[in-house]
Amino acid sequence: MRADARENRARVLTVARELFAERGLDVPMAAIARRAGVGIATLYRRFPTKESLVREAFTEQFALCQAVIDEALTDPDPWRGFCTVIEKVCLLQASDRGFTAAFVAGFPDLHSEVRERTWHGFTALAQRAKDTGQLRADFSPHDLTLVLMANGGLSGVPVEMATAASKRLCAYLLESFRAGTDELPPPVPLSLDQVLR
Amino acid sequence: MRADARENRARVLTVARELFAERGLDVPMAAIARRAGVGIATLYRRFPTKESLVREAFTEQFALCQAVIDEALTDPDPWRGFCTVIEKVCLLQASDRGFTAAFVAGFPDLHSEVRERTWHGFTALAQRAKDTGQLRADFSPHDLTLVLMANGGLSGVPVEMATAASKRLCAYLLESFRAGTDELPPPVPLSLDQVLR
DNA sequence: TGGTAAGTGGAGACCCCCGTCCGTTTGGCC
DNA sequence: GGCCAAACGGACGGGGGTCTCCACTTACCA
Repeated sequence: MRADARENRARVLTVARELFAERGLDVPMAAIARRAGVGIATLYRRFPTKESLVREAFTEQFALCQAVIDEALTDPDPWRGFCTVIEKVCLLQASDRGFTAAFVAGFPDLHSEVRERTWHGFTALAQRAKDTGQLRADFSPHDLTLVLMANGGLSGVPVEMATAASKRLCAYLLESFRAGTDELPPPVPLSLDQVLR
Repeated sequence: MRADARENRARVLTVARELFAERGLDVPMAAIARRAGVGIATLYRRFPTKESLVREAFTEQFALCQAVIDEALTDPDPWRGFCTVIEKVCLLQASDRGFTAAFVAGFPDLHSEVRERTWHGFTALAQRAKDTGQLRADFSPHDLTLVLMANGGLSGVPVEMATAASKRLCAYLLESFRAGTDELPPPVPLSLDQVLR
């Protein structure tokens, strides 16, 4: 690949990440191209479809999620690890307006690679936190999806507000997750497959 | 208004409510017209703009919200009233995919009539529940908006799943709202004005 | 320094949606 | 039954989105 082409590609990706973060996934491709200082055709040469651009732009974020879970698994205190995961992932999601949409839009392809591992890791973490009696016994791993979806509902307001709201929501939820006693409705099997219709 | 016209209008409204509920607000006007068995022009004669159709279709739901709060205010147990409000409104929202969008889209006009009253009623209810010591002191009325936004994030999955998820989310949140002790991040002034950008 | 393949940009094809125009049909009163 | 305003429906204009085609430009190597 030629040098100028490589640089253009990188700039497009950067701009795409910025715009997706601040305005969501429905920014027109033309807007991305304009702000990156390239023509539309250039953009489409590097990313044959909008979906491919989205996926590429967010793989970094997904990897970050993975890293958060991996790191939490090394925490000697499972409950602290659990809280960290919820808080960090939610904050990641709240500070990037396109994140949730990219998550559900880009996931079908990242099937085996990230998804399985993330899910497995989180399930293990939750189990450990239950074993130490800090996480309530009726917590379901599906509740992670519940939290993610709920937290995703906070997008749409300006970012600072969304992150502040996310913090408060997480605090509320984590307080409930901590070994509570009251009866709860049954967990909803909100696996990602079902979220994707 | 002629008899057939009146009937057509009613059918359009019914169909619109159905479609908005199951597919969200972005169903094309043509789809509504087709399913109602009328031409597009007929639809536009009764509802000059899509927004007017949306508003008309959802006034019923908004009135229901108002009724829920009014009724809760008569409950001798403020905490029970508080819980009922949250649960019912969330369920209303979860069972209708267009509800949230209609809420933010149609509200600017319903300014004084419904909004002020709803907000005032809920604030009063929350204060009473605090006074009896059942609702945590650091609960903010803005947390209602937080709950609504979070709950709105659950839309997008099939309705039965969304309602089940909503129940579980509400149960978690209400458990936290009940006189807790842990420190919480400050409330976010998520008034509806700000949600509307 | 010149040739060439890789790179580029903008016009436009295609599609979907909102809202309008106008010729045709129909309900309901005399 | 006949008249006419009210009601109707489909074709169409306008706008905005994704993606393609093609004539032009430019980096890079011999």
